[in-house]
Amino acid sequence: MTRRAEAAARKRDAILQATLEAHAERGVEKTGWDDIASRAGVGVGTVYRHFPDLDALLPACGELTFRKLDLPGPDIFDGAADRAERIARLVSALFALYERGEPELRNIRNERDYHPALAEAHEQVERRLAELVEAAVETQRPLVRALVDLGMWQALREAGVAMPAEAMAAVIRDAVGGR
Amino acid sequence: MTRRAEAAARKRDAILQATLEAHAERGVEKTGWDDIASRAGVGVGTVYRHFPDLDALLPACGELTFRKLDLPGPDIFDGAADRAERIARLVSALFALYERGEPELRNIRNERDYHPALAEAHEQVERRLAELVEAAVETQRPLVRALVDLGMWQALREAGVAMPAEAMAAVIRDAVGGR
DNA sequence: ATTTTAGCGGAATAATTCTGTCAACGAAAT
DNA sequence: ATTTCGTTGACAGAATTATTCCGCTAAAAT
Repeated sequence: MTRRAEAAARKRDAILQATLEAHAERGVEKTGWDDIASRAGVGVGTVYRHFPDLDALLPACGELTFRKLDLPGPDIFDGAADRAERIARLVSALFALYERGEPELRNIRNERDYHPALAEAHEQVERRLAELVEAAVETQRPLVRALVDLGMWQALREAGVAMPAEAMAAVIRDAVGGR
Repeated sequence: MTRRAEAAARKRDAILQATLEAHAERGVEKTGWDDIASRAGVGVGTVYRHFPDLDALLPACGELTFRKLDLPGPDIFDGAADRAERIARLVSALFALYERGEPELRNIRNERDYHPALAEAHEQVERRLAELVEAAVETQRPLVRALVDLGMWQALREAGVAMPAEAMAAVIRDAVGGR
């Protein structure tokens, strides 16, 4: 790789990084090109050179974001002895996910109508969550799905619940368990 | 009241109604004066005559909105035999509230930083919710507060849970109950 | 060494959108 | 008949955002 191409690639990275930062801070829709450029320490023209429009920029962001989110897969249940343990792992994996990617997930959900790239990201996340819930419990799936939703996590956080994962795992165990 | 003043008052109402409609549909921040005027079937100038700026318009909207929301008060617990019944009443009152005022409550929450009127509305709602939760249960209050949050209700709805109020009341009973 | 070229910067321009004003109008009040 | 008042909607002004364009620099090619 030539020296020039390296420099360009570095700028490209800086631009993407700046975009993710802006998105997390002010939302996707309200992030403008100038905003991105100044955060990246780069001219607007450079941003356009690397990403001519949103159809180029947003998918690139999406890729990076998914790498960061690292959505948990069904393997989180590997070796789980019983349902209680699967529930504990489900909640802990998802709450950790929310912890590390709240702004991104919030944007994907709230601005999914803004651009196809966001809509697709949203579907991808939803599909994965449904999978996990299905693998974790045999009954009360919609209820469990709601209890491990991002909205629930946000509510727990806002309410200042201590040890939210443990608390929620207990709640779900009861909900699924008897009755 | 003169005939002219009546007509003016009717227009004022139409404007407020149109504003609430626009807010519910597109959010507060994205609602412009032209938007309001055309929805109300009125000239922009007329909107400005009745409400010179947001500081006049939003509080007027707030009053109407609170009348519509009709926040439940502690009297919902009157005559409740035991904790289980208080929980049932809490959930049913709040979920009914969410049912009739989801867009408004969502806006109050999401756009609370946009204008003091919204910030105040948000605090008012929060205070009332805290009161109700406090009156309903003696332990696990943060957890219960989260479980009856708007975000929880939205998650339940999105997940397609049948009889959400009953389901959530059961969950809360278990969470507060034993252990 | 000289020329060519790729990438860059950012001022300039274009497009859009929103806010707020105003002169003219007509119906109601006097 | 005259005055008053609410209304209208075109319009000016301001702000924000998108997009282009051209000169510049330093790397690459010759």
